[in-house]
Amino acid sequence: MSTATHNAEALAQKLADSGLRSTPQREVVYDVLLKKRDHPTADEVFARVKSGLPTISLATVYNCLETLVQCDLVRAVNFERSPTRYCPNLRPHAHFHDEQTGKTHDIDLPPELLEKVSSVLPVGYDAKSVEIIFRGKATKTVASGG
Amino acid sequence: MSTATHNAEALAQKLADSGLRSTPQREVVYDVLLKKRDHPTADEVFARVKSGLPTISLATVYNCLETLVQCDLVRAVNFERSPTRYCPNLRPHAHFHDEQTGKTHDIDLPPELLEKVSSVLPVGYDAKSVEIIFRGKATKTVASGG
DNA sequence: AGTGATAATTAGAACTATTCTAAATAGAGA
DNA sequence: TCTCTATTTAGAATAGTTCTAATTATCACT
Repeated sequence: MSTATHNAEALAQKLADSGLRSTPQREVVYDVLLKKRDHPTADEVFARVKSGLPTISLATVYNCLETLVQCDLVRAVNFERSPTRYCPNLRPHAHFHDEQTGKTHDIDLPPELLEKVSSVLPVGYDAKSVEIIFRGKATKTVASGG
Repeated sequence: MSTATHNAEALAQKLADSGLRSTPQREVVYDVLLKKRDHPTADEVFARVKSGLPTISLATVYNCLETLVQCDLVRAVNFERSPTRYCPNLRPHAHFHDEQTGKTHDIDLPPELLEKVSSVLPVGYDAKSVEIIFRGKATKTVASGG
């Protein structure tokens, strides 16, 4: 079984869990995110997806991305008011936003850290998610893309 | 000395440090932020400021808010793609975004936590700031505003 | 295979927060 | 007072995203 097939089946399963259908558009959008994990914007996803599916529309790309976010297969990431970026990394991680290059790097988090952070919440605050964003500059970093 | 005067002088000082002038618009915008710390949007600040300075323009409100952010007197806060909110709290704190009410709460952070969080960064990542955002629901919370 | 109901996609218009532009005003220093 | 620059202003422009209405695809059932 190819990786793409594997992804497609995992995707189909997750979609079905939410009562949604698997479609070529959703599959290709998801594949694009998995293939190059550089936190692309919707426009960038649109450009990449077109090579496999030339007739897809930008609206559909937005729809698919939103769907993937709903299914918890993808995280939407926002820095200030710049375009939303999409991240298929499901492990607990923070984002490091390099202000010089504009690139975003995933920073894996030790399992206990999010717990520790959440423990600062006073009684009465029930957090469903915690997001950690670093801003600064990354020097001589290797691979992992932006 | 009144509180407003005190704020105005602190503001004038901070502005001067950046080579900027103190103006009625900047003072009133800053006062509005200090007076009701409910993380207002630019539009909301605009509405509040108008009662003291009826001829101020929205562009000026944006300009003043940007200036205050540059001077490190105010933090700009973004949740997803909703309008930027402004926060004059200078202590180290996280934001809790209540998804039911849309309100934002400041969560004070113990001094060592940001350090601990930053320590997860691999060599080569130089963070200038760390932002922590919680999302969820806040039950029966008192005071402190939205 | 055919049919009806529903889901998904599409193109383009619309929306909204924000920034830009160019002109007017204000304030500091000579 | 004069001049220089900073600031403010109204309105136009921009950009990312969402909405609308029509089309197309897919499913369940026959």
